[in-house]
Amino acid sequence: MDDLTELLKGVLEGAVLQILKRGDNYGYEIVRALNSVGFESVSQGTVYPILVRLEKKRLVDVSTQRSELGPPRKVYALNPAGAAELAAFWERWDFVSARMAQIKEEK
Amino acid sequence: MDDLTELLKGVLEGAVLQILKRGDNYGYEIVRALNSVGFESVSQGTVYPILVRLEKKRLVDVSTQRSELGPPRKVYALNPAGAAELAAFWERWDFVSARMAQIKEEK
DNA sequence: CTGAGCTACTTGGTGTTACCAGATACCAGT
DNA sequence: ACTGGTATCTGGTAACACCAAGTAGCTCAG
Repeated sequence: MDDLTELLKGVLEGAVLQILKRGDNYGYEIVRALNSVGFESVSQGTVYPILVRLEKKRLVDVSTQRSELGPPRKVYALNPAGAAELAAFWERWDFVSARMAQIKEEK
Repeated sequence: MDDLTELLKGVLEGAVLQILKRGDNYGYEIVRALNSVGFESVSQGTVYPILVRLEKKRLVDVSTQRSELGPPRKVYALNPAGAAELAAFWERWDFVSARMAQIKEEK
Protein backbone atom coordinates (compact mmCIF):
# COMPACT_ATOMS: atom_id res chain seq x y z
CA MET A 1 0.00 0.00 0.00
CA ASP A 2 1.12 3.48 -0.84
CA ASP A 3 1.91 6.28 1.57
CA LEU A 4 -0.93 6.79 4.00
CA THR A 5 0.63 9.47 6.17
CA GLU A 6 -1.65 12.31 5.20
CA LEU A 7 -4.79 10.23 5.48
CA LEU A 8 -3.74 9.10 8.95
CA LYS A 9 -3.56 12.62 10.31
CA GLY A 10 -5.91 12.79 13.25
CA VAL A 11 -6.99 9.22 12.68
CA LEU A 12 -4.24 7.52 14.64
CA GLU A 13 -4.96 9.46 17.79
CA GLY A 14 -8.53 8.20 17.63
CA ALA A 15 -7.33 4.68 16.96
CA VAL A 16 -5.05 4.78 20.00
CA LEU A 17 -7.89 6.06 22.19
CA GLN A 18 -10.11 3.26 20.96
CA ILE A 19 -7.41 0.68 21.72
CA LEU A 20 -7.10 2.09 25.23
CA LYS A 21 -10.84 1.77 25.63
CA ARG A 22 -10.40 -1.99 25.36
CA GLY A 23 -8.08 -1.84 28.38
CA ASP A 24 -5.01 -0.20 29.83
CA ASN A 25 -1.96 -0.54 27.64
CA TYR A 26 1.58 0.69 27.09
CA GLY A 27 3.38 2.15 24.08
CA TYR A 28 5.22 -0.80 22.72
CA GLU A 29 2.14 -3.00 22.84
CA ILE A 30 -0.05 -0.30 21.30
CA VAL A 31 2.30 -0.16 18.32
CA ARG A 32 1.89 -3.90 17.85
CA ALA A 33 -1.86 -3.60 18.28
CA LEU A 34 -2.02 -1.00 15.51
CA ASN A 35 0.21 -3.12 13.31
CA SER A 36 -1.95 -6.18 13.77
CA VAL A 37 -5.08 -4.25 12.92
CA GLY A 38 -3.71 -3.44 9.51
CA PHE A 39 -1.63 -0.34 10.08
CA GLU A 40 1.58 -2.27 9.56
CA SER A 41 3.72 0.72 8.72
CA VAL A 42 2.95 2.63 11.91
CA SER A 43 6.06 2.68 14.09
CA GLN A 44 7.24 3.79 17.52
CA GLY A 45 8.31 7.18 16.27
CA THR A 46 4.70 7.81 15.37
CA VAL A 47 2.96 6.31 18.39
CA TYR A 48 5.02 7.63 21.27
CA PRO A 49 4.46 11.28 20.39
CA ILE A 50 0.73 10.54 20.28
CA LEU A 51 0.89 9.12 23.80
CA VAL A 52 2.81 12.14 25.06
CA ARG A 53 0.15 14.32 23.47
CA LEU A 54 -2.71 12.39 25.04
CA GLU A 55 -1.06 12.73 28.43
CA LYS A 56 -0.51 16.45 27.94
CA LYS A 57 -4.17 16.88 27.01
CA ARG A 58 -5.08 14.88 30.13
CA LEU A 59 -7.11 12.36 28.17
CA VAL A 60 -5.27 9.46 29.77
CA ASP A 61 -3.89 8.55 33.17
CA VAL A 62 -0.35 7.26 33.32
CA SER A 63 1.34 4.86 35.69
CA THR A 64 4.70 3.15 35.59
CA GLN A 65 4.82 -0.60 35.87
CA ARG A 66 7.87 -2.76 36.02
CA SER A 67 8.31 -5.28 33.22
CA GLU A 68 9.82 -8.76 33.37
CA LEU A 69 11.74 -8.02 30.24
CA GLY A 70 13.20 -4.64 29.50
CA PRO A 71 12.76 -1.27 31.12
CA PRO A 72 9.63 -0.26 33.05
CA ARG A 73 6.46 0.34 31.07
CA LYS A 74 4.40 3.49 31.03
CA VAL A 75 0.86 2.18 31.21
CA TYR A 76 -1.86 4.42 29.82
CA ALA A 77 -5.48 4.31 30.95
CA LEU A 78 -8.40 6.10 29.31
CA ASN A 79 -10.03 8.55 31.74
CA PRO A 80 -13.49 10.16 31.42
CA ALA A 81 -12.13 13.08 29.42
CA GLY A 82 -10.47 10.61 27.06
CA ALA A 83 -13.69 8.64 26.69
CA ALA A 84 -15.51 11.84 25.82
CA GLU A 85 -12.86 12.79 23.28
CA LEU A 86 -13.07 9.31 21.78
CA ALA A 87 -16.83 9.67 21.34
CA ALA A 88 -16.28 13.07 19.72
CA PHE A 89 -13.65 11.56 17.46
CA TRP A 90 -16.01 8.90 16.16
CA GLU A 91 -18.61 11.58 15.52
CA ARG A 92 -16.12 13.51 13.40
CA TRP A 93 -14.93 10.35 11.69
CA ASP A 94 -18.46 9.23 10.83
CA PHE A 95 -19.21 12.70 9.52
CA VAL A 96 -16.22 12.80 7.18
CA SER A 97 -16.66 9.16 6.28
CA ALA A 98 -20.28 9.66 5.27
CA ARG A 99 -19.43 12.74 3.22
CA MET A 100 -16.70 10.92 1.35
CA ALA A 101 -18.97 7.98 0.63
CA GLN A 102 -21.46 10.46 -0.80
CA ILE A 103 -18.87 12.17 -2.97
CA LYS A 104 -17.66 8.84 -4.24
CA GLU A 105 -21.15 7.75 -5.30
CA GLU A 106 -22.24 10.95 -7.04
CA LYS A 107 -20.94 10.34 -10.50
CA MET B 1 -19.62 19.91 14.17
CA ASP B 2 -16.27 20.24 15.85
CA ASP B 3 -12.98 20.97 14.19
CA LEU B 4 -12.34 18.58 11.32
CA THR B 5 -9.08 20.03 10.05
CA GLU B 6 -6.83 17.14 11.01
CA LEU B 7 -9.21 14.52 9.68
CA LEU B 8 -9.42 16.39 6.38
CA LYS B 9 -5.69 16.18 5.76
CA GLY B 10 -5.23 14.38 2.48
CA VAL B 11 -8.95 13.90 2.14
CA LEU B 12 -9.79 17.21 0.53
CA GLU B 13 -7.33 16.75 -2.29
CA GLY B 14 -9.06 13.50 -3.15
CA ALA B 15 -12.45 15.15 -2.89
CA VAL B 16 -11.38 17.90 -5.29
CA LEU B 17 -10.05 15.35 -7.78
CA GLN B 18 -13.34 13.48 -7.60
CA ILE B 19 -15.28 16.69 -8.21
CA LEU B 20 -13.11 17.38 -11.25
CA LYS B 21 -13.86 13.91 -12.52
CA ARG B 22 -17.48 14.96 -12.87
CA GLY B 23 -16.36 17.73 -15.20
CA ASP B 24 -14.03 20.67 -15.61
CA ASN B 25 -14.41 23.26 -12.92
CA TYR B 26 -12.85 26.36 -11.36
CA GLY B 27 -11.87 27.25 -7.82
CA TYR B 28 -14.78 29.32 -6.67
CA GLU B 29 -17.29 26.77 -7.88
CA ILE B 30 -15.33 23.87 -6.39
CA VAL B 31 -15.53 25.56 -3.01
CA ARG B 32 -19.31 25.74 -3.35
CA ALA B 33 -19.43 22.13 -4.50
CA LEU B 34 -17.54 21.01 -1.41
CA ASN B 35 -19.77 23.13 0.79
CA SER B 36 -22.92 21.67 -0.70
CA VAL B 37 -21.65 18.13 -0.21
CA GLY B 38 -21.42 18.70 3.53
CA PHE B 39 -18.02 20.28 3.99
CA GLU B 40 -19.58 23.64 4.84
CA SER B 41 -16.58 24.99 6.67
CA VAL B 42 -14.14 24.51 3.81
CA SER B 43 -13.21 27.90 2.40
CA GLN B 44 -11.27 29.49 -0.42
CA GLY B 45 -8.10 29.71 1.59
CA THR B 46 -8.17 25.94 1.79
CA VAL B 47 -9.16 25.07 -1.75
CA TYR B 48 -6.95 27.38 -3.78
CA PRO B 49 -3.71 25.99 -2.39
CA ILE B 50 -4.97 22.51 -3.25
CA LEU B 51 -5.54 23.57 -6.85
CA VAL B 52 -2.09 25.12 -7.07
CA ARG B 53 -0.69 21.87 -5.72
CA LEU B 54 -2.60 19.74 -8.21
CA GLU B 55 -1.30 21.89 -11.01
CA LYS B 56 2.25 21.68 -9.74
CA LYS B 57 1.96 17.89 -9.57
CA ARG B 58 0.60 17.94 -13.12
CA LEU B 59 -2.55 16.08 -12.17
CA VAL B 60 -4.75 18.68 -13.83
CA ASP B 61 -4.70 20.80 -16.96
CA VAL B 62 -5.43 24.49 -16.56
CA SER B 63 -6.99 26.98 -18.92
CA THR B 64 -8.20 30.51 -18.41
CA GLN B 65 -11.75 31.36 -19.38
CA ARG B 66 -13.41 34.72 -19.29
CA SER B 67 -16.38 35.03 -16.99
CA GLU B 68 -19.52 37.12 -17.50
CA LEU B 69 -19.28 38.28 -13.93
CA GLY B 70 -15.99 38.96 -12.22
CA PRO B 71 -12.43 38.27 -13.23
CA PRO B 72 -11.40 35.41 -15.55
CA ARG B 73 -11.67 31.88 -14.22
CA LYS B 74 -8.93 29.33 -14.05
CA VAL B 75 -10.63 26.18 -15.23
CA TYR B 76 -9.13 22.89 -14.07
CA ALA B 77 -9.50 19.61 -15.96
CA LEU B 78 -8.54 16.18 -14.71
CA ASN B 79 -5.87 14.61 -16.92
CA PRO B 80 -4.86 10.91 -17.08
CA ALA B 81 -2.28 11.33 -14.32
CA GLY B 82 -4.95 12.93 -12.18
CA ALA B 83 -7.38 10.12 -12.87
CA ALA B 84 -4.72 7.61 -11.84
CA GLU B 85 -4.00 9.54 -8.65
CA LEU B 86 -7.72 9.68 -7.92
CA ALA B 87 -7.97 5.91 -8.23
CA ALA B 88 -4.96 5.52 -5.93
CA PHE B 89 -6.56 7.91 -3.48
CA TRP B 90 -9.73 5.87 -3.27
CA GLU B 91 -7.65 2.77 -2.68
CA ARG B 92 -5.90 4.44 0.22
CA TRP B 93 -9.15 5.82 1.54
CA ASP B 94 -10.90 2.46 1.39
CA PHE B 95 -7.94 0.87 3.14
CA VAL B 96 -7.95 3.31 6.04
CA SER B 97 -11.72 3.38 6.14
CA ALA B 98 -11.95 -0.40 6.40
CA ARG B 99 -9.29 -0.52 9.14
CA MET B 100 -11.06 2.11 11.18
CA ALA B 101 -14.38 0.30 10.85
CA GLN B 102 -12.65 -2.81 12.11
CA ILE B 103 -11.08 -1.01 15.08
CA LYS B 104 -14.42 0.52 15.94
CA GLU B 105 -16.17 -2.85 15.99
CA GLU B 106 -13.62 -4.80 18.04
CA LYS B 107 -14.79 -4.06 21.55
C1' DC C 1 31.11 -12.38 31.58
C1' DT C 2 30.35 -10.57 27.41
C1' DG C 3 27.83 -9.68 23.64
C1' DA C 4 23.50 -10.32 20.87
C1' DG C 5 18.78 -9.48 20.75
C1' DC C 6 14.42 -8.33 22.37
C1' DT C 7 11.86 -5.03 25.04
C1' DA C 8 10.66 -0.11 25.91
C1' DC C 9 10.92 4.82 25.88
C1' DT C 10 12.97 9.50 24.34
C1' DT C 11 14.54 13.19 21.45
C1' DG C 12 15.26 16.40 17.51
C1' DG C 13 14.24 17.45 13.10
C1' DT C 14 11.46 17.28 8.45
C1' DG C 15 7.69 17.81 5.19
C1' DT C 16 2.88 18.08 4.28
C1' DT C 17 -1.30 19.88 5.09
C1' DA C 18 -5.65 22.64 6.36
C1' DC C 19 -6.71 27.14 7.79
C1' DC C 20 -6.81 32.15 8.68
C1' DA C 21 -6.59 36.90 7.37
C1' DG C 22 -6.10 39.94 4.21
C1' DA C 23 -5.28 41.89 -0.35
C1' DT C 24 -6.36 42.39 -5.23
C1' DA C 25 -9.34 42.68 -9.08
C1' DC C 26 -13.37 42.44 -12.27
C1' DC C 27 -18.10 43.39 -13.22
C1' DA C 28 -23.34 44.62 -12.53
C1' DG C 29 -26.98 47.19 -10.76
C1' DT C 30 -28.51 51.18 -7.85
C1' DA D 1 -19.62 56.63 -6.77
C1' DC D 2 -20.81 52.60 -4.26
C1' DT D 3 -22.23 48.24 -2.85
C1' DG D 4 -22.08 43.42 -3.44
C1' DG D 5 -21.20 39.14 -5.66
C1' DT D 6 -17.58 36.82 -8.30
C1' DA D 7 -12.75 35.12 -8.50
C1' DT D 8 -7.88 34.50 -7.33
C1' DC D 9 -3.48 35.09 -4.67
C1' DT D 10 -0.36 35.69 -0.70
C1' DG D 11 2.03 35.04 3.80
C1' DG D 12 1.95 33.04 7.99
C1' DT D 13 0.47 29.43 11.68
C1' DA D 14 -0.27 25.06 13.99
C1' DA D 15 -0.87 20.25 13.97
C1' DC D 16 0.44 15.97 12.69
C1' DA D 17 2.86 11.58 10.92
C1' DC D 18 7.35 10.08 10.23
C1' DC D 19 12.35 9.33 10.34
C1' DA D 20 16.64 8.45 12.52
C1' DA D 21 19.11 7.81 16.22
C1' DG D 22 20.02 7.19 20.93
C1' DT D 23 19.34 5.29 25.76
C1' DA D 24 18.39 1.66 28.79
C1' DG D 25 16.87 -2.77 31.02
C1' DC D 26 16.60 -7.67 30.90
C1' DT D 27 17.59 -12.65 29.20
C1' DC D 28 20.23 -16.11 27.24
C1' DA D 29 23.86 -18.27 24.40
C1' DG D 30 28.75 -18.70 23.69
